[in-house]
Amino acid sequence: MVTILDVARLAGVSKATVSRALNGKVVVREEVKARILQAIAETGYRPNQLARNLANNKTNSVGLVVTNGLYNGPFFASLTYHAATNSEMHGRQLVLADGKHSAQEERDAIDLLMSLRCEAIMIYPKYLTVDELDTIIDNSQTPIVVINRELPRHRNQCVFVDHQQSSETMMAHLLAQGHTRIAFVTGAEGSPTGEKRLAGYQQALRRAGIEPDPQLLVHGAWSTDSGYAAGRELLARQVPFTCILAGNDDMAIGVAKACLEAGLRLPQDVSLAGFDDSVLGKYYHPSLTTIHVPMEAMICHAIDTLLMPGEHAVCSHEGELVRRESVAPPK
Amino acid sequence: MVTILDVARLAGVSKATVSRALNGKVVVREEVKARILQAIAETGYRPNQLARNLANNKTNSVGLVVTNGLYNGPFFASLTYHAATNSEMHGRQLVLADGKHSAQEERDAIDLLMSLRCEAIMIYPKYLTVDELDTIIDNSQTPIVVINRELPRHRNQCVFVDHQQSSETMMAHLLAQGHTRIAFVTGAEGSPTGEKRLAGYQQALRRAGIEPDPQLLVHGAWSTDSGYAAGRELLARQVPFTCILAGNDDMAIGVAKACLEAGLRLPQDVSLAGFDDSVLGKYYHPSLTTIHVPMEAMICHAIDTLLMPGEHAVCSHEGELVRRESVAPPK
DNA sequence: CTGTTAGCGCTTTCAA
DNA sequence: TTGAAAGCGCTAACAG
Repeated sequence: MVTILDVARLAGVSKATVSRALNGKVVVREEVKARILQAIAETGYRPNQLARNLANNKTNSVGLVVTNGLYNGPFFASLTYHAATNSEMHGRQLVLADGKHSAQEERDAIDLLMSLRCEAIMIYPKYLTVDELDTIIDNSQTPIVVINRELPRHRNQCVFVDHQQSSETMMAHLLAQGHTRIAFVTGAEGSPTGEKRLAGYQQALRRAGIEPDPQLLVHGAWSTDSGYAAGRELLARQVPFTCILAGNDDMAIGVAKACLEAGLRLPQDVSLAGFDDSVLGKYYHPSLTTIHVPMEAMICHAIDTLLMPGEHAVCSHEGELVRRESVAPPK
Repeated sequence: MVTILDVARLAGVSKATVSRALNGKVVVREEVKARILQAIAETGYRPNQLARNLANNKTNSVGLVVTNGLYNGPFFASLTYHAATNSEMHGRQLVLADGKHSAQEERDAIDLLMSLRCEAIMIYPKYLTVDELDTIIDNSQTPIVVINRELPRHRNQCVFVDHQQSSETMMAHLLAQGHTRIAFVTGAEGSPTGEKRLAGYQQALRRAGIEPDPQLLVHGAWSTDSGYAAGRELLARQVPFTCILAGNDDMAIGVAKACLEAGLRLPQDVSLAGFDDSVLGKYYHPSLTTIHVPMEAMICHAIDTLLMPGEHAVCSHEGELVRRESVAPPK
């Protein structure tokens, strides 16, 4: 391995001068600089970022903790994509750490990123509770921001969308179309996001003077497969409904498959809607009415919060209704 | 920041002993060890991986270079997912670097990962040519493996699937169903993957005694949008065909939209197939016949190659035909 | 403008 | 089994 010392010797200068020539903070005589560049070219020298980072005590990297289970699916793609792109825009590398299957492992992932001395850490939690996250943030020396979870005690360390509000917006649209028998497919058990969406559904129903019918509630687990199973279960119950709202787009697509197999036409026989505005839904036939989650804005916000000084007031983002073909008035 | 020295002092031992207690390579008296652990707990000490890496001259990380343009889409998700999961299985962190929009930027991304002293680097190239990749590998001190590109000169530094063979397999299926007028939607211009799939299409046709009709060739760019546009263009040509093979599933979904809008039914009026076995296609209605690309096996293979010693013979993987509902015999 | 001299926090000989 | 000391490769005062 060729080091800065080799370059220095070859160029007939000191390590410090090579360092200065490379970092450009201090002026180095042109002629000397040329000699150094020449030596670098000859030796094929490549600065050791590790040593540099240690000397500077900073790494130019930001960490992202996500959980395995979220990895597949378009949602993860969008999250990682924007995280990577935005990090690079700030000149930082993105380091991934898997939260695996438990709160402890999510904690370990954070710890790991801290040992790596990431400048900042983003976490899209799955198992850690709000209390646990609060504690972690309290004890953390490095900036942390939590994505998709509201932390009342740490308004500046979280960005999220108001899922209940989004759900109510969606329901308002569905009710306005004339639907009253609306089924709901829940997300995975214990998911705050799922609970908020369900709460919005029930809230909107009650506000419209309709008591939620337990017969119209089926349980899913976010995946398309689970949506398909939920759809079949709902149909098997033989209760009347004119519309199905699924906890996310993936499940909505699964539900659609179940409906189509049962000979139902979308949206003539049954309307269908989801959440997340995934690519899937956009090109599905019929295209899927959904709620757009502003992932890019959220990540952008998160990274700005982490890397830029000062206050960043709004931590709550709004979901936006995307009307498409899968919802029509009931017959 | 609390360092190993703070812990040592508090425990009344030397830095070296703390280090040994932590790394477990050398035996430390139990009683002393307990005191050290105690001190660590009290101080909240967290080893600095940076310093550790520098001292050991290794980082326990593997780098992945992918290009921005590939980021969105389920393909990227699958790639990153398996890369991250497999890296972690080998106890390594995954570091992402964006190849951006040019060969030079892909090169820069590799350089960056090298400066970071990643133990190994995976690259899913978009702009770099085989020659350029060969050169990079020749000059590289750190292990590199190229994904989805065949490098005849570096059979042990590449993993790929035989796209032409896959395409021929797909065509054999289509022809066997009785289709003879089969349209093809190409991938983005200049993409080796796209070219291989096109070559397979033409090859299979000729072998069946059918001269490829330029009227049945339309150009796409991998995205669903481009597939939609290609579909519309094809329909506008008013030439007869009974089947469309798209360069990937995303485009196939776009093509489907164009067909459905034109009042065509799938697969009764026109059969449709793609490549990649994306989630999209699996739950589309009708579900999409496609070629499964063994991403997991490839990444697994790539990481094994990088991290384990010894030979890993096969670098070529086989795509697998997935028959589903979107292909039926012509009327 | 440039060289010298200390570190950054940890690991690892080499002695004891 | 443990401590002292010498690095890992680079940056950053401090002189000159």
